[in-house]
Amino acid sequence: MIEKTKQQIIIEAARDRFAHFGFTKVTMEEIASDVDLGKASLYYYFPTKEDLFKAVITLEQNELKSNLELIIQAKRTAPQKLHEYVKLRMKFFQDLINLGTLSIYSYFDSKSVYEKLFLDFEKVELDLIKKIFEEGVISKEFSQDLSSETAVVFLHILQGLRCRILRKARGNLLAKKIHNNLQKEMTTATEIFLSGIKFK
Amino acid sequence: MIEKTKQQIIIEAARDRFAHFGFTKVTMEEIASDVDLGKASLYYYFPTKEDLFKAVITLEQNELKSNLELIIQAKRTAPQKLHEYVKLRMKFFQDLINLGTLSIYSYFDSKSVYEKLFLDFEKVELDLIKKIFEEGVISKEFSQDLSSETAVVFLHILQGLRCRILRKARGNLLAKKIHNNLQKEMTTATEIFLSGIKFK
DNA sequence: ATTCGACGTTTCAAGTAAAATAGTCGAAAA
DNA sequence: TTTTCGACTATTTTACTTGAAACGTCGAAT
Repeated sequence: MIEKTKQQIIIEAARDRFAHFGFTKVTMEEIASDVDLGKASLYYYFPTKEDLFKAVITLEQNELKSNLELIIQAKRTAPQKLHEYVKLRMKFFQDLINLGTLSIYSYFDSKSVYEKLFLDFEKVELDLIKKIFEEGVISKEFSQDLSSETAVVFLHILQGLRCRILRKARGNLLAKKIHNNLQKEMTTATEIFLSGIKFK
Repeated sequence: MIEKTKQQIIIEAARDRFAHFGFTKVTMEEIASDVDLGKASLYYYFPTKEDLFKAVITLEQNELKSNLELIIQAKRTAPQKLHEYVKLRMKFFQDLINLGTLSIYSYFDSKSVYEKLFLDFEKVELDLIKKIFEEGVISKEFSQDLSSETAVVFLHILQGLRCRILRKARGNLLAKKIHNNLQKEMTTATEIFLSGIKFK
């Protein structure tokens, strides 16, 4: 067991708070007392509250990223990989706290600060999806004239379907029904998409 | 030339105002003076401001609906129809004023009043898309095992792509670039979708 | 049947004062 | 040297007030 750095401890405490209450409803003092430190001590590790927040997001995103990479490395057909990618992505956005609740808050806050983080992550996702597509092209599972724009569109469809739900859900994210439905729609969309780019 | 009823005149004046400034930024007095009436007179025709607003939306939606129906009635292949459907739908949401700006406001207002109107229209759209799909199935242009859920997913993809852009655009709807891009993505998505449901 | 002026009521924006909180700094502890 | 914290400042948020603007009503007039 590797021992955690103080930063990691702080980040995790912050994550738990932010996950529940969102960025604005959490004070640095609360986080500090969670880790038995004075508030001023937090500022020794993180120059601003926002930087701490960013660190939380980055942690979550990295966790997601490494899990998604596992899928790509696995020995599966490209279509299978894509399906699993979609599934895992949903699971993460659903219950792996921060990214899920966050998208709702960033929805309203529209702070350009986080936008950058999410844009960066979009690039990461794009690379992963492109990789699946490229593999599929090489293995002749996918059509040979797949452009990289295809990956963009696919990701945007996933984002769009989620975005659409987010708009409707408004608070009652609890509603399992909604999420089950989203799950289903994403699966269907993926299937049709796969059928559409299949090698003939 | 059929002469317009007073209601129609009022609705059109209201539409012009709402289109520019949105629901909250328009007063009943302004609309009234546009049609040379006292404010109280408006209330003779429309019980509340919201009812007037609803009438505007309904007008716009009906206009869109009848235009979409023209596409379906035309003599084209099913894929062509779907492409044109998507194209026209975009055009309407883009510059046929109210529906476009409105979705942004309803985004934030989240007034459940309008939600119902939009849900109703979703049903209309669904029927139209289903009709295209059914025709395609009969003419053996589309796969025989197309469920009606496929139409739902397709519509939701269109909505989602738009929703996603809306979230990003935030005010600068002017940005032609963004809309061109959206146009492109929707076209690409439609192509892949079509290829995915094609009869084999 | 339609219009309107005058009025009551509600909603909303601007302003403000008090409280909460982000962030600083120098000294102390480890 | 690295880490912690108490006390302080500056900024932001919040809760509240208030006056104007706007919704909606009603009875009289046309």
